[in-house]
Amino acid sequence: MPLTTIRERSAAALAAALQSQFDHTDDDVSLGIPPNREMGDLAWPGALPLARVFKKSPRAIAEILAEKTNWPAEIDHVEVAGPGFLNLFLDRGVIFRQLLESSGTEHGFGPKTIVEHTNINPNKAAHIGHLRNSVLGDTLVRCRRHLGHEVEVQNYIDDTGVQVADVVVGILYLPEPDLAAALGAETARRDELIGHVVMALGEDKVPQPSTTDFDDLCWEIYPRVTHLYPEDDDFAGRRAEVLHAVEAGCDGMDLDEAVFSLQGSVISGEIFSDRAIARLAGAVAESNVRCHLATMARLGVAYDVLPHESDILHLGFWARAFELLKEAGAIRLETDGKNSGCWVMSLVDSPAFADMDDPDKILVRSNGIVTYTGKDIAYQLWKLGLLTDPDGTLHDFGYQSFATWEQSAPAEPVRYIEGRHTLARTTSNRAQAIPGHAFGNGRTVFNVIDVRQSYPQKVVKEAVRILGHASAADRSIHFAYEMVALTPAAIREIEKRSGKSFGLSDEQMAKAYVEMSGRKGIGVKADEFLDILEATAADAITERAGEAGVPDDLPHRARSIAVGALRYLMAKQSRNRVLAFDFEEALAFEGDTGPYLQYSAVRTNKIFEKLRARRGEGPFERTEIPELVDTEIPDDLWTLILECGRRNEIVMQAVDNLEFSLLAAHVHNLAQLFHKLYHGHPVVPEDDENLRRLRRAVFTLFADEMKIVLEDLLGIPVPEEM
RNA sequence: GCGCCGGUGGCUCAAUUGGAUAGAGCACCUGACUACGGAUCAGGAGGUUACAGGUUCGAGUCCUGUCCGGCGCGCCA
Repeated sequence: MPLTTIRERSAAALAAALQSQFDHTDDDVSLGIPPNREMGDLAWPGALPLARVFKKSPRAIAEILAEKTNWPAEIDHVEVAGPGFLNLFLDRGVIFRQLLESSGTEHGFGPKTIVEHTNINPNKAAHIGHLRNSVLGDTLVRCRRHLGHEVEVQNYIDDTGVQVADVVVGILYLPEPDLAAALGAETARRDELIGHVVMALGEDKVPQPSTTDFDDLCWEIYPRVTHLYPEDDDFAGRRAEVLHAVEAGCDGMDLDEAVFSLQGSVISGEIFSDRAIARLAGAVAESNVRCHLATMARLGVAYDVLPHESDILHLGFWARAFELLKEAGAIRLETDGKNSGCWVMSLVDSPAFADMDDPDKILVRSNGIVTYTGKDIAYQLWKLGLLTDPDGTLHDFGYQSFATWEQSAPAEPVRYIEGRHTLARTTSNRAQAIPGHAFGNGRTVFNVIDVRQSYPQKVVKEAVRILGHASAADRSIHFAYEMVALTPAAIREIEKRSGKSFGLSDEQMAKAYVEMSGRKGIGVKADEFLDILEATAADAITERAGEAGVPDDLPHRARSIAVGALRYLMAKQSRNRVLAFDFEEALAFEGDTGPYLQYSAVRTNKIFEKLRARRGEGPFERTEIPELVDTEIPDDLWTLILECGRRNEIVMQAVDNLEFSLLAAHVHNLAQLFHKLYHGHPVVPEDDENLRRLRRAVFTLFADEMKIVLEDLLGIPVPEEM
């Protein structure tokens, strides 16, 4: 983009003038943007702090620099303003032509970045908290790809944890009436209920998203299980049994065989086979994963690889990491004290943990079982390409294709059909591979996980450092964001919709927000909310269509608006602020919302449509640039033009700070500038050919820019009409 | 107790990371084209940026302290 380079060149010229005029070296000269367009296009406040150094007034310093600096050709003139700001004015015609010339994106490929996001426990439906994770993660992926990085997207599947086990406990041991109620089944015979569950698992593919999928059944089962644990010791004991069976694995057992075995055990009263339990758990996890993929596909979110925890266990990732940690002297076996019998990593020398009471982190329990953090260290080392075997090769997974997918446009839904993109999953057989695909071994790794995971994330990062990989530790980045909670109004709304009560106290309902909890079943399911959004959008479209009637492509338009509203809502809020979810706010389509942005782009489509019909002219073509005569570009048009040129600067800033509210604010500003111009600068009725051409050119630039920022970067579709 | 994050008009949020007059949206009030769609626009009202000190040409932003709210600090995952 020309603007970034003009800024850099101007700054360099200024630094050179500082050197020649004042013998002053400053290698951090940078230009800002004045608060007001009349003040100029770029500004340098640097004369103010130099006043004392040079014993001259800041204005005098700025005057000299304005005069003596060898400004780039694109700078039209320079002014000194206020207490000593140096304001630069660009040559509008030159910049405008450069922007019209430049193509949208520039791709070169830098070192591989890994972004891990979504990571939903595969034991229940996704809720809106997970959407924040996926939207932020996916936006990061899009922005880094836009900046020319190769990005690999990982969605980690915790398929062997207690949470999956809990659902299996529910299926096998919940009292039959409870289970029947959770499943909404007629029968109360467990063998038939198991059959019911297996039917709901679905076929071996990513389903069409709905609110009656397998993950929705689990959403009902899971809270009933956790609710019963404290009340029934026998039942609670089943958890350890199931977990144990899951860890032992199913040894390749067929699902039908497992179901037959489980049902047989119910009828005969025998105990369940461990292998059958493990097989069922695997099927539960995988079915949930497919449901989650379907949910995220609605938002245009896709992945490259699904690393499975079971494969990390079976392929000895931890065992290898354990050896590396021992070799490096990073961990020690405690022989006495409260951690006796545990392998611990001492963090006492790490500044990040300086003021902790107990700076030791247990990685292996006294019973010999690795902790979650231990596994995570092994996984992180693999992601960074640092999990090496003794012979120097990388310790790796086996891989196979999980699905293939297609996307008709950058912000359209992902379709899991025969497609040219492959979604891989890890396997426990290292001999398996997908030709042409390699995973892991990234230079920079982003872990998108909410802020509550900060402590374990810090431990993982520190382990990488202690192993002697300081720079890799610096490139292990925890992309932390605050949780999504529910306003009391939202809680009441869900209770009303579902006819259930969460039984929250008056005290809890008096707070600003209530934390969601899959364990308690408190939450707004992602698919359910997307359905509500789409229905609301469809109503709005129908209402506005009036006599024209319902358009043929209503579902597509409604989906676009729903996705736009949701993704913008998630992107615009700064990440370290709790998102207190409120239906009324989330369903708003006017004001500072996604649809407002989309509408600005739709309006440009309409202009060009009418223009073609009445005057035979379409969007501005690059070949017309020579015909743009040197008419004065008025301030308001110029402001929009200039903002259109700031994309890369904003994207870089957003990526550096992991703060997409900056990008959201920028695109909102663009749309707002356009909407204001829209009324004062008509195109179709304008008879002055030069003026019309200028406006066509500006609005074409704007439309192209919106398409890139909304669709490519934010994943917000731009519909033809709405 | 220790640590991290937040506190900005009635409400929800921004603020180019130390720059010029603290900006948007919602809600409220007054208005707008028989020109490209009113999911829009023009205008009005609404602020001691929680509080108290400090740093400097300049502080919502940095430092110290206080108050309020949230989260984290497991041989859980």
